[in-house]
Amino acid sequence: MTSTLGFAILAVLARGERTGYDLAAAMRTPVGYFWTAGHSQIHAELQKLRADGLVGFEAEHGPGPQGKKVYHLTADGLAALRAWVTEPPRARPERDELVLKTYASWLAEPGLLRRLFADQLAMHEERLAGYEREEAAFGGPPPPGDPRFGNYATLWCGLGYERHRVEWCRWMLERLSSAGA
Amino acid sequence: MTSTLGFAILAVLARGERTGYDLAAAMRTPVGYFWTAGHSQIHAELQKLRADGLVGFEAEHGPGPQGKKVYHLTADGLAALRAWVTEPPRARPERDELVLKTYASWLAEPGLLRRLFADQLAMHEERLAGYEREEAAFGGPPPPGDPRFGNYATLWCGLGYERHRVEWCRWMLERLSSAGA
DNA sequence: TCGCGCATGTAAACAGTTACATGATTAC
DNA sequence: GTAATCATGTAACTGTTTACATGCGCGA
Repeated sequence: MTSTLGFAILAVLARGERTGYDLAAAMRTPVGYFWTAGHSQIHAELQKLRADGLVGFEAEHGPGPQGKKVYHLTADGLAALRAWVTEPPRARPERDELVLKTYASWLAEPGLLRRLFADQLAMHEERLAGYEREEAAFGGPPPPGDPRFGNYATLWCGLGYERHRVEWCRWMLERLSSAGA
Repeated sequence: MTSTLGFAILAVLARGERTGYDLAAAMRTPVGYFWTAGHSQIHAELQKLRADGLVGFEAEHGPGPQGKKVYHLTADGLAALRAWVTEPPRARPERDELVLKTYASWLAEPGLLRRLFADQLAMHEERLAGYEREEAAFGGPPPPGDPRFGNYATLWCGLGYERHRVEWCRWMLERLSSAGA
């Protein structure tokens, strides 16, 4: 009954051992561009994963009242992760606040609405530019089987997503200006 | 302190009065393609909205032990909705289980992975075809200010999203087959 | 009269965010 | 010495899902 968060942790641990702190740092900015978690969530989940035997840790002397715990995948953890990867994702409901606002946008002042979409456009253009720089840093896609394939494939997804978002914001701005006022 | 769910309800109510049941039916399949809610959530939220004076209702005789309540926006509710529409959305963390799986896909059996993406591709192609039919049923975009503009603009977002998703799945399948079984 | 759709609600469980709480190590 | 970073954890709250609970109205 491991949660998706649990598998997110296993997925990071599959690339090398980490402390809870390292995991939290890795997941503050999205892992694979599309998953985040806070440190309090991670420490609690690590305890569950350990109870299920999917991870283990070496206690080390280190900072803080509890010292330092370096977590690693167990054989069971790796097997569970492998099995999970190819299972169909359970469809989560889509929820997007900007699109919901758009649904109600016929009520809004056009000027404020243009401002909203101009800001969103700028944000997505910036993210896109960042992703494009990252893409350039890879020299083409690594082969599947290479851990870096995971990074590249999720980056490609992020690129496509940001492009779609940029196009949509531009289309909205066109609609909103062509209709005057 | 109205939640996004609250505004989702107000956004639907802005198009006409509804019972809680109607709202739940409307939100089972995503409103504006990107928001869903269950009926238990909706009834609870309606009580809060009512306490805040953003909605009112007429009790009617009808089925069930409690009869039937037809909800409508109040003037305060409409004003709150109008103000909310153009405020910047608070950035929710991206979470996408399929992309997370992709991040860990270097561990997977290539055959099972191809199957996963083939299934996802089929699903997104089907959704895309449905959206394209809906788009054709509109004869071009309604003007902003028309409630149907909200429907059309969110549909356009859905179309772009599904196209991006289809492209990404196809790209993944190419990568996975070119690298041999 | 039997079953489905309409219609309302509560309760418990799970997921995620934010705030609280502690304290060692390291670099300036 | 003092501040930032490393490091762990708990508690309270909010949001979402799933299960429980009731019962009228209508059509076959």
